[in-house]
Amino acid sequence: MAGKGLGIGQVAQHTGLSVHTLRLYERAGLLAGEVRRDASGRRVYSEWDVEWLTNCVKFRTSGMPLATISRLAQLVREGAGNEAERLDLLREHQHRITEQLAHLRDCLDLIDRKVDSYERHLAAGASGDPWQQPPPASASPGAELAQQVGGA
Amino acid sequence: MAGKGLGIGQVAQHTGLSVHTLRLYERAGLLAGEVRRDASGRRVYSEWDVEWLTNCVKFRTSGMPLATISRLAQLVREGAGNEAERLDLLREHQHRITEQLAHLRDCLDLIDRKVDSYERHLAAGASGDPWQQPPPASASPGAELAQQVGGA
DNA sequence: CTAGGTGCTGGACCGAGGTCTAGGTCAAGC
DNA sequence: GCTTGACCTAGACCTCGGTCCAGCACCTAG
Repeated sequence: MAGKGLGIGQVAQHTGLSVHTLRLYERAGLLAGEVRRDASGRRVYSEWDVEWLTNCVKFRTSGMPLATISRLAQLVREGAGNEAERLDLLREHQHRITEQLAHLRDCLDLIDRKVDSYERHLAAGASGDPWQQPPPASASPGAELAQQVGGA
Repeated sequence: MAGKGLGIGQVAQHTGLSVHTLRLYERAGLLAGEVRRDASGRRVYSEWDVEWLTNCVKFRTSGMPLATISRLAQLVREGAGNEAERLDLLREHQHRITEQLAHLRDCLDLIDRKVDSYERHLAAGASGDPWQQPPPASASPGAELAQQVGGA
């Protein structure tokens, strides 16, 4: 309803970016479609701009570099005819997110196991330090303590 | 079998970090447990060190800042008694990973939809540009074209 | 003896992404 | 008229994580 044009401050609130960052993004060419200006030179963002920015934020926070977003924006700015290249960029990012997801799950797994181990450790009253290096057994090569280091 | 002590180069290969980065990590205090040195001052990493580093890499690549890893390393270095704080750090990170996973899934969702839309668009021979701003309808405030912008 | 390989240190440098400052314009409200 | 607040620009600055360099030490092989 409100409609037609938000100021940079409003857009900042809306997107979670700072006004600084909004201007940075503009300079960096992340915006598909020129931002209009009012009579006195202030930015006026359309609904569409805000939607675009919202997407940018998602791209960004999922690891797409500014340069890539900028490229994508450029393609969109140039209009129809380059959809294949846009698709390429998107698919590439899609792929990287998928990998990242797998990687994070893997890391989470490790953390989960550590957390678990510490929880059990604490619940059971301290005994041996889980996750401790083999104590400074200075002289002895000590293979006898390499038990649960990785598994703790 | 190989056992007892790897050089920095080997550890680099093993962990995927550069030797530069390994030294950086050491300076930054990421290593729980002093790295031993051989007679001529070269680092000698134990199996345990390498395992620790491997974990560090996972922490790092899942977004834990060096400072936090360093803190954790410090706690481990200080030995038993601070398990609760270690657990805190781990749980915090666990939480952030979980959030990050959710966030990434959300972003992936967006990307998936875009990719989909472009695929259909391309398969069907170009018609309208999905994901295009309302064309420069200069004079008309034009609410009539705000259809599938976000959903494209 | 000399070279090649590997390592050491300290410090400079880099790129990415943000953040902040200085100095100014403009419009509304008292 | 004056203040306040939102905005403008250009450019400096910051953090983080990492890379690279110079200059040196050491070891081993030819």
